[in-house]
Amino acid sequence: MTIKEIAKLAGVSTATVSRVINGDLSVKKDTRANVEKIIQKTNYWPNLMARGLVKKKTNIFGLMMPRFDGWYSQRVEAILDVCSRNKYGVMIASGLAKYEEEMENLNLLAKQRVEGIIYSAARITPRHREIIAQIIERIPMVLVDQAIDELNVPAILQDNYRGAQKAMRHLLECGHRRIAFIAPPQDDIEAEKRTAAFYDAMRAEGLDVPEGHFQRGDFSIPSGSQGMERILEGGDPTPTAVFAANDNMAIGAIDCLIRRGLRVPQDVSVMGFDDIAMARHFLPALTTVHQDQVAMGTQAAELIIEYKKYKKVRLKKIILEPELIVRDSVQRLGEARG
Amino acid sequence: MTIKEIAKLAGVSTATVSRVINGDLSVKKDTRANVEKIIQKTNYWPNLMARGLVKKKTNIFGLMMPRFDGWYSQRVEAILDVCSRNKYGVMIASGLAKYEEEMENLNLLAKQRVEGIIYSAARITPRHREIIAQIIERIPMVLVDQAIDELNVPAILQDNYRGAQKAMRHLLECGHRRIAFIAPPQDDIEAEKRTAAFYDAMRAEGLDVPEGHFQRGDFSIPSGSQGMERILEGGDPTPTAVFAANDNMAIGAIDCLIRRGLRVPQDVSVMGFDDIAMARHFLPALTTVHQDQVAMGTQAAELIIEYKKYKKVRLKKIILEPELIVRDSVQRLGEARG
DNA sequence: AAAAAAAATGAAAACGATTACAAATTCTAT
DNA sequence: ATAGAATTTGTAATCGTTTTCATTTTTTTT
Repeated sequence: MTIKEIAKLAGVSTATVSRVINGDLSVKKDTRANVEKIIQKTNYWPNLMARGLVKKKTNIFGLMMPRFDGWYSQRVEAILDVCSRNKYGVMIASGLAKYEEEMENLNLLAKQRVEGIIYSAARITPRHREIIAQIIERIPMVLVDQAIDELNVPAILQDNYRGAQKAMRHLLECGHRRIAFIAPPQDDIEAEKRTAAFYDAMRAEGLDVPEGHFQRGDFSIPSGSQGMERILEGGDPTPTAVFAANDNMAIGAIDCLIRRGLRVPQDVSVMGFDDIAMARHFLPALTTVHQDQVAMGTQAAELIIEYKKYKKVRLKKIILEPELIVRDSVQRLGEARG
Repeated sequence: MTIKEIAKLAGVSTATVSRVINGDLSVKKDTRANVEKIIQKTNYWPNLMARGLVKKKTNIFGLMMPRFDGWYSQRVEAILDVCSRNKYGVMIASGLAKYEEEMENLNLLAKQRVEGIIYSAARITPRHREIIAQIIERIPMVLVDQAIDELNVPAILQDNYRGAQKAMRHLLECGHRRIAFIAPPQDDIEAEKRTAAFYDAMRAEGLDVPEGHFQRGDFSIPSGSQGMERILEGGDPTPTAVFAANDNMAIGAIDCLIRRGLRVPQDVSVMGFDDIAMARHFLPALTTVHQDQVAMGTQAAELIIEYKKYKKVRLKKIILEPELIVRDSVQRLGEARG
């Protein structure tokens, strides 16, 4: 079924059919009705490639994610929702492990002529910057989770500093003074703000952090275990609380503590960050900092649609405020419940 | 940059440029070299819509998932991997809650002229069957997780009966005789085979299942808790083991047991199904049945690519064998370790 | 060196829509 | 009834490729 056949069946020109399809109001009422009836009957749907060719539109956005796991699922669905409501398809690519591949996949998206790219980035290296700079010359992009200030690309972030600050405030309010930190990977500039908040909070209380109480992790569960291991083995006094830079590492830390016969939270409190879906179901249920994934996804999609519509965007940086979620893995110091 | 401009720069016709791009070997060596140099220099990439229009190919597959959460993440990435290696883009849609929307989104994919659809289905209703029947007249499809025997659509499944059988065998071998079952939703025909395996195994041992020891769930964590609650409240003797039809419900069940002061696995053993990523990190680490998501994704993608290539497919039903994973949540009856 | 065969190239017609612009039709006001 | 305006419709060019077929160029054979 092509527009030509519809035109023939309706006894009009293709131009008229096209007008009907596109809701042009200069078509007489009964002509329109007739054409619509035939479109209905034949189950015709315009060829989007032909249309795209002349309109120079693919009606597809590209979505680049580090991976498509549970952590991003609500974000992906929010994006999907906004896009399809605006008649955009969503084509995906994933970053996988190595960023060589990530950049290759990003280029692939660009070559597919997507009209815009929503890019959730785990980290931004100089090589990333270079390739992104090239791409945004041709294709609008919005970054999520990271920002590149020297490039003019809008970004959706959460306030990592504020979030970690809230976490630390809670730990301190619960009376903890010996607090260890399992840190994010150093090259994640955004997450590294959690580190800053940790140190600032400790300093503000006049508390010293022994070297062994600061361990790097890579956001994975095993790295949380290892970090905890080293904290305990380092020869420093055992902390009363541990702040992990994300929930996975908090889970790893708890795993390690329990294996060594320590109780959480009675012996050691553990604070997470992210509020992954499992956090509330873990035992003990994780006290953590919540990120609004739906908001991030929705805003990212709306931002790029807004850009397509008006060729510019109101805000180039949207920073969302994370929220402290108090559950069971952090306990007031010295309390003996549980 | 269009093919015309390249042609002009190279001093040849667009036909020749097109031949170079498509690796046609009837182009003289130096002509080819020259054209390629210019393509390189100008960073030209052919317009895929124009190409698609004449070749009648979009080079895009549609991927329909119930949702994009952790459970499907490896499958999605495997699909993505195979597709991009074969120069296909992947456009996504999700089923969300209501299947009205699911079907609408499926139709949307079809209208976007994807060349094939990989459809991971949570359940198949008559309405699904109807719409799928329509779609496969025009677009090849492969189903994952479910099959529709009366329609000629290839499917990738795991052997749910065998998987549940393995789980039951393990429970029985551990000496359990009072085994309760938290069942899948009734309309999931595939998962319901786990129910069959449960009853068959019990019957084979001459064991009776009191009514209260069989509770329906909906695969969610809370429904697992509720099911467990009803099993304990039903007035029947407390089971020594519980088999949950998926890991989420197993986690819910454990949650419930612990809240009521029962220890897992010392007082009650819990068997899951799926082996979600968190299963190994949960406390106690979940004994469960593993599904190979990577294999499912890879095979699904390869199947549809094979179909595109040869217009037919070797196998129309691929059934993968799940594997029992023994961890800590199931214990030999009467053992007192832990 | 000419004829025949093979190889390389180009001209032009698709593919299926949209959209200026022109042409035809209908309506309004005299 | 008719000029002029307003409304509808159609013609044909266009988007950027690929591909058939004809033509030109090169190579081989005699």
